[in-house]
Amino acid sequence: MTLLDVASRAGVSAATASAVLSGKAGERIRVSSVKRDEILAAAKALGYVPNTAAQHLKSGDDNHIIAVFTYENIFPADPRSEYYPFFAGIQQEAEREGYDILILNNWAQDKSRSSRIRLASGAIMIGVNRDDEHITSLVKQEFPLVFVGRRKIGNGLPVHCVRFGYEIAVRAVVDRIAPYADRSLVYVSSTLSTAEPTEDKSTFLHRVCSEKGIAVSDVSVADSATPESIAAVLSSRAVIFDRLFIADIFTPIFQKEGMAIGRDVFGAILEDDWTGTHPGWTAWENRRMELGALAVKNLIAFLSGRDADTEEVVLPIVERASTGVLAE
Amino acid sequence: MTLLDVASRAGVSAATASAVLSGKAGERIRVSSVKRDEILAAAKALGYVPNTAAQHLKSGDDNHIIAVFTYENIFPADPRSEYYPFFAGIQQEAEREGYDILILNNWAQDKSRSSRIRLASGAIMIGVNRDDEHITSLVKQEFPLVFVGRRKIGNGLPVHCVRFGYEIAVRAVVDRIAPYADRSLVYVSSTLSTAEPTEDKSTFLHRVCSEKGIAVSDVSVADSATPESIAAVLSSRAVIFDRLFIADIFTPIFQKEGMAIGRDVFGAILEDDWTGTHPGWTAWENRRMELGALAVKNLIAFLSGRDADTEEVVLPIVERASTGVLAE
DNA sequence: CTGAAAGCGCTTACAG
DNA sequence: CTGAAAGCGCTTACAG
Repeated sequence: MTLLDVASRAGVSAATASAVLSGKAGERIRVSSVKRDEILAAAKALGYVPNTAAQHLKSGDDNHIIAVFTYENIFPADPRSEYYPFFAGIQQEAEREGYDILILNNWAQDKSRSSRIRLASGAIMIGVNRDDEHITSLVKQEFPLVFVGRRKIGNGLPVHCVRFGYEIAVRAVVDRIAPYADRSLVYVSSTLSTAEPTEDKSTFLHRVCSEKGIAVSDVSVADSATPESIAAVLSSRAVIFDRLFIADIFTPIFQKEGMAIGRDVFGAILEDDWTGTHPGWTAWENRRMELGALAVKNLIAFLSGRDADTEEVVLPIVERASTGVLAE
Repeated sequence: MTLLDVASRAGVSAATASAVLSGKAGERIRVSSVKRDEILAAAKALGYVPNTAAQHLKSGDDNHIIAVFTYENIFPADPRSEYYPFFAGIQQEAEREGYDILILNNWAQDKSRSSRIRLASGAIMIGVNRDDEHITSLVKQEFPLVFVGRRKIGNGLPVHCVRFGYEIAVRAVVDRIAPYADRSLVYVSSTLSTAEPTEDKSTFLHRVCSEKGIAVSDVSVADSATPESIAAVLSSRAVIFDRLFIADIFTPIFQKEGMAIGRDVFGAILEDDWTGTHPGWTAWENRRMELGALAVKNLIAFLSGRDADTEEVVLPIVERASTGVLAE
């Protein structure tokens, strides 16, 4: 059942049928209402369903498909995946905007599938990137691509990213924590976290503290505490952990010392992926869905030839189910 | 960057470039290794990414995209949706089989989007169907479509469905419950549940009981219990509720009577969508992900010209966190 | 071993 | 107001 079938049944040319069926009659092509009704009737009788791929091939228009892919081995459609909220935000915003979503499965295992991205008008990339020539090619050709998280591609190609507003959030965290110590704090990161968020958060923390005249002691651990790191952490009343799992390493140590969070030690965790409860800690809220949604907003802006309004999602600071000691 | 660009840079025809780039050199077209390397080099230098839509338009091959859509207003990408497990199973199985997924958002609101289904090689439909001419057209034209749940389209068009094996499961439930009563049981359904699962479960329950010589009293309620329905339910030691929400209507009544489930009344619920705990009840396990996965398996079979192995998912019977009274 | 041609289903200038 | 033609990017017979 092609357009030609409909056209010939209605006794018109393909051009006329095309205009009527795609709702463009009246624009550059005008069709009499009699012909129009005949075409519509023929389409209905034949059960004509247009071939959207062919339409798009010719017109080159935005086909209202957004591809989503990931560097992870498994696509994060499972709510237990830490990347799931990004996907959920993407799906929800796409739905709101009338876009469909193409989930590119198994891309990370089979790079030849990167060409499938061109089935969509643009794409969103989730996960920690590895420099990859397939993606670099797409970026070079200015295929509309938005990365979730700050990314660098090739040697500094211009690339669209959306990211969390870490700088403002880190500033708020420091303002909240620093008063409890004496113009100094300890910052604990892990040698296991080397991705872009850690890099950014560290940069911003040092910048903010230097502005405010607060000394920062950097402590680095792998997956467990060393005597040196313990001594450093216990030496300050204000501690900032880069990741939740790092805080979890030190929590038993505070307990052993009889120290309560929010009373004897004041601390923050620069991450939003809370699994249990961590009373008394300061952190920011989880805004992953919002970041996914922002990626879609920006991609749609590019597809429409507009510029993105913003590339940052604000992270509000929260007190985790406090013990009450910290409350002012 | 088209195939022609690559071909001309490599000094060959489009046909040769196509054969090499699509890995079909050697089949009907043989290419010297020198030319092959030149073509590959040109493609790499130019960052050529094939237009998958054009490839598929010409070849008509399975493009390894499965569309998923729903009659619901919101696509069930949210884990809180009762249809989410179907989607999760679909996504997971597609990933395993190397297929991508096109989420057709907002189809239920804008039926004109049904044509977008043809961007995929086949489609899976989630949710309670309404008879719809767009879908009927696709079925008539034998577009590969698999419905999750038993469905009827048009006036009896042949339609592919996957479904739960209700008949066997209902038989097992009856075998489990009936011994506690005297060759009779009460079956409570709701006038609010009229969809295909309720129809099937009721049919199978009556068939099974009639085979076994067990009398069934049918009780129907809307969203609350009536004096008549209460009397009927309390009259039997074996009660089967069609839906969880119906059981929840009667639970307080059992409590008021001081009756414990699994001791004074023996019962089953013919549904798997448990939210809280319902100790002592018999039911079947949630196999929604499996049903979603089966839909994908069958669709892929059709796309490959094979027949589906089975259209049913087995539902194992479980005792809900029993009070222990019922345990043998 | 390789190229020229036709065509997938559609849309968009361009003529009438 | 409507039709004939060209072409989107690709692949597949068909010739050489």
